[in-house]
Amino acid sequence: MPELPEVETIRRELKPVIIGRRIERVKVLWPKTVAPTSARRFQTSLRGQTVTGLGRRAKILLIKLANNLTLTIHLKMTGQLIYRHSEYQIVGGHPQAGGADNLPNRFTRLVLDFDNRGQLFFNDARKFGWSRLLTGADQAELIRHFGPEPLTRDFSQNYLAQLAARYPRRPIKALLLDQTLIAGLGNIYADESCFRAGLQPARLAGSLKPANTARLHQAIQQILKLAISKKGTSARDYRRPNGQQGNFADLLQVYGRGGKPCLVCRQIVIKNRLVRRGTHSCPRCQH
DNA sequence: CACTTGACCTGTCCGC
DNA sequence: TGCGGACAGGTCAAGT
Repeated sequence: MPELPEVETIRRELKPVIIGRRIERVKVLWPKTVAPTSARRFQTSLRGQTVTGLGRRAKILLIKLANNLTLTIHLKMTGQLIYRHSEYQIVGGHPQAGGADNLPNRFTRLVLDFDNRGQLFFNDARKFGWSRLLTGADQAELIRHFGPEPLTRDFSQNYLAQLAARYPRRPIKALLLDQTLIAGLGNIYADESCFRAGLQPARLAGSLKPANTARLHQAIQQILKLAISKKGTSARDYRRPNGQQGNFADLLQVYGRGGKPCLVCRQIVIKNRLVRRGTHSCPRCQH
């Protein structure tokens, strides 16, 4: 489930290999991936464009083009972006990873061919992911739609405290997952942030004291920075552009550890459902 | 307005 | 071996 650290890793690793490259050919293998634009219109709009930069907003990758359009990609749950070139090392092993098997495979929805014979494959087993070409006005709207980026100054202790005060009856996990309030957290990092902050995900935001919001703020930033430094979490399908897994899964404290002993206190980690998500927490470390 | 549910999708795993 | 069902969760539209 690519969240902020995964998309940021993809952005950083893809940037040096596709920046300055011209898109020579676009193959749309699953038209719904580029809907509502038709596959043909998508292809003709993209062909011949040169990549001038790579950005990210929340969980969306922004591929900036020379004509001031931006190609946006959302990987949702199972999306992958795999880059291949004869001089770019690929590591395989996973059936969806674009490693040992040939690409495109049965999960490939979109392929971009570059002028240096490099290829970018957008694979997505569940077809939730999408790619759209945005004009300047559309970009501005996309930027506005999301809350502050949690690793910038816009996301301050004070901002988080104000959020909690504004939504006192919502569980803190609901606030963390709301993209219009905070951009880029998903299920994994919401649970991990709550654990690091010593707070139950179900705890109502209105019950947080200033020390709690301060600790939660710090936990979110520390977890995201650490996850980026480890190139993200390959819980299932996520892969880096070279096919390798991220390394943060080894450092998860509660996510995916329901029924296992807490790594801090040995109490059994509880898994239940909260805001329709599998939610993991330690009954002893979190209050 | 605040909050919840359904829909979009399919691979994987489990019990029978 | 095959099959039904549960489960995974990001996001938006629709419902309460």
